[in-house]
Amino acid sequence: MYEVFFETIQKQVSLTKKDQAILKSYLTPKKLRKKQYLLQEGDVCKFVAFVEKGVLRSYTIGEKGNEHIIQFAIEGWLISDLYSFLTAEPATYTIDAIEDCELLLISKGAHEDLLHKLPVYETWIRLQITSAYIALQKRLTSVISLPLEERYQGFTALYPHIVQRVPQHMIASYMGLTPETLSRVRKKITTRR
Amino acid sequence: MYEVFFETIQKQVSLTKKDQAILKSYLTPKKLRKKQYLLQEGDVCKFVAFVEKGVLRSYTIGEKGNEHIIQFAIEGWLISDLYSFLTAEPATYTIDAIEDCELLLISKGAHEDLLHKLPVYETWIRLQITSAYIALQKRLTSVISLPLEERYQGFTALYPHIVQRVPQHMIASYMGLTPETLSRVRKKITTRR
DNA sequence: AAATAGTCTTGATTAAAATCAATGAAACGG
DNA sequence: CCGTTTCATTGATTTTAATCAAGACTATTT
Repeated sequence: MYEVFFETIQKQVSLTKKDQAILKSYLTPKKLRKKQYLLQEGDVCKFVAFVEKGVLRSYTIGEKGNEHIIQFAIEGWLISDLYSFLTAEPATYTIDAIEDCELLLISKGAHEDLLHKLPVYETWIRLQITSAYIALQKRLTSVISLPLEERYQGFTALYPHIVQRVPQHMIASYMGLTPETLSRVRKKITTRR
Repeated sequence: MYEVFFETIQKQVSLTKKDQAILKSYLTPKKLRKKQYLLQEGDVCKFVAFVEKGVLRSYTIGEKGNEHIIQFAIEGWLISDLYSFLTAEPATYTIDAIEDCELLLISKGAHEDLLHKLPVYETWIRLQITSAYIALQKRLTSVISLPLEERYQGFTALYPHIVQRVPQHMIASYMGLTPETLSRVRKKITTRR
């Protein structure tokens, strides 16, 4: 249940046995069935979730009920409504499971304790957020500067595992397109070969 | 020359006199005239720049020479090509001054030393990146989910100081629009009152 | 196995934004 | 001060993507 977690962390910082024990004591395992909510818009987000297994998405819900996907998360990733988590304001995002999931939850209290007690935890979090920031900046760059086809190809090149596991209309939503438009973009790409 | 810097940091972490002296010893002041480059695409980014005074922008340059603005930075903000800074890969962004600027540069070596020597520095950096991440996520959300008018109004509400100091066509670029479209969006908003 | 919900594609039409082109106003440099 | 680059607006046209609508194919449920 904790394999992916410790493996992932140790790619960035090294943990003693003791560190591992402390960390583990702060984690709450949780299973989620496909389509179940982890967080609903309006609730306060009480945790950051580490994905041991499965796929989730976070999204906003527009006025006409249309969903806009902000993030996918697969094994080894963190997902949360970070703003709500840090400020205790109501969440603007909804998070649910695209496949059955196994998660490790880090509560607010756990997060704060760990930041103080475990310097490697702060370092790990810093590195995580840094790479999340860089990835987000690249995504934004491609949204405002690249034509649709390149944007889609960039996405598939970067996240082939997500493309395989997530329905296309969700990828369209992630890219800010309608499913019809994405379908046509794909057609254009494949017929050109 | 260092007032804004220490004031800004102390909003998030507290610094002893000694901390301040150490920090100061690692900073390199630099002045930049309007239109001068701080970083050019293709060069390796050797620093993170703190803005004591002035306005800068980072942007990518498309195939037809069209600029896409990724970020503005005013007093109290950091600006860099973080990916290039951390990996020493060639920068994908260009950074230049929109007004005359006074900057404090943190070199790669300084950054690494400070992370080790000064725990408050790591904490400050973590908090900085966290809020940058949250801001970026909000921006992305508005790009993929809000109609143009609301996007522009959201921007002006959030960054009134930037709107005042930066030409409109740059704001259009930041929003991923042509200047003509932004002009029409603005007209629509004002005539409606 | 049949029914149902979910998914992807395709076509026709409408709506939105980019592009092309021109003008006037403001800011800037010599 | 004048000439020049920069900037913002407006109109006409083209391009692009959204919307509306239908059909086929797949997986899931009963």
